[in-house]
Amino acid sequence: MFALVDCNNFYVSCERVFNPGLLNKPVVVLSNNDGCFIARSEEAKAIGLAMGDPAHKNRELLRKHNVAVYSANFPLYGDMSARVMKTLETLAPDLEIYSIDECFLDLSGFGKFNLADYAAATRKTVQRNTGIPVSIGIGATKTIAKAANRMAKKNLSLGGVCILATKETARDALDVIAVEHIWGIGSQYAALLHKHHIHTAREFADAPANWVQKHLHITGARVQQELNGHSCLPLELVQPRKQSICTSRSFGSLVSSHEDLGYAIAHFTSKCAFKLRKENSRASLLTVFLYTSPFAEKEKRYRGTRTFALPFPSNSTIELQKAAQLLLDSLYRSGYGYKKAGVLVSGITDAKGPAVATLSLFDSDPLPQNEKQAMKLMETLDAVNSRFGQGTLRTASDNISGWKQRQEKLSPHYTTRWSDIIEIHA
DNA sequence: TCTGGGGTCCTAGGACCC
DNA sequence: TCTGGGGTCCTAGGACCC
Repeated sequence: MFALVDCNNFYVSCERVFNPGLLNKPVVVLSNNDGCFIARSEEAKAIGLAMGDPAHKNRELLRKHNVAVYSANFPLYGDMSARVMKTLETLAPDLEIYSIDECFLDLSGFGKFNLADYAAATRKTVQRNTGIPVSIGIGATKTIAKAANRMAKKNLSLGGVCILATKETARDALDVIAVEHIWGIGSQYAALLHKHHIHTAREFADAPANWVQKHLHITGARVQQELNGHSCLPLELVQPRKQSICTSRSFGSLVSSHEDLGYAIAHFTSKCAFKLRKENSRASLLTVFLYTSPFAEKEKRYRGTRTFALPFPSNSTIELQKAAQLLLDSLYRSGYGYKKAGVLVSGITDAKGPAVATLSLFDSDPLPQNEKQAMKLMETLDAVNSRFGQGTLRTASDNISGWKQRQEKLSPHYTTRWSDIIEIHA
């Protein structure tokens, strides 16, 4: 048995914790650059503001309904997420943090308890400890728990909890769930299924398995198995090492100069290097990409992507920045207004083992001479930034002045920045 | 004017090996 | 006329998730 705990309208709920005046009012949170809606309160959904829709196309609705609009404040949401997960850890023996606002709990052996009481108590505890409202779905597989969670959210009379513990209750529930709302069925597969007259989760569960395997491949076949109560997706207790780490941003306004792009790329690279070090990982491949806006006129578009194989896997900001600048030099075309750029590191290995050369046949071990020194330098850099704030100590090439993002409606960093808290009280 | 960011898995096809 | 069987690795592209 699995439970899925999902925070309601998570980013909006985070803003409401620190600003209770937002309760019962329409509230939205925007993506980076204040672009699209990425979270909406129930009141905002009722007005017709759609997930992922650009804010600038909805200005009239926002104004007419006096909607509270916030720029994304990810440090705040990340911190609130950690608080929710920490509370859940005290309530279940094993759990898998699935996303910033979702967590699977292992409820095997909970059969002798009253699941409804347990779920209700869990909701209450999370709300009391963190201020975040959650919904809970319970089922025999992760996919059924997901479906149950959806029903708990949609059907207000359920009080935020839906339990599909038996085969019969699960099958009845599948009758009222459309295929496009099943976890693992996206828009493409949903369109295909509708074309073949499969409209409900129940019809999908009952479809011929070989047809599903053929058209939706192994991942779709697993979804079907799961809907039928056969668990194929176990709880992932340890987070596997990431296979790739990416830092990319759209720019608030177009960036054209090689110099400014260089600053941005250096900044993204240092973020990637930091994430690698935090995971105790090293990367052997580094990719840089530059895009013009996909909404620009055809002749003004350019997309450049290029990958560099490092001689040794590394997590040193300095080593990675050197490679990134070489890539930028080869990718850069003058005369374009760039909208987005990014850095991706891959070929990731454990930082604790010896650094084995990526390409060279002979000089695999020992490490390059300055490696030890570089590691020490990075340790110091991380220590300084951890104490005084990210970006306090950085390379000269890492500079955000030329390509700022738009963040016009940013709430204070209530939980992660002293100066913001002092400001509120003053 | 203004359209996010960060991931994973799977398949197909082309290259190679014996 | 007739042309094997069993693999690996890499990349690009497409699907999905939040």
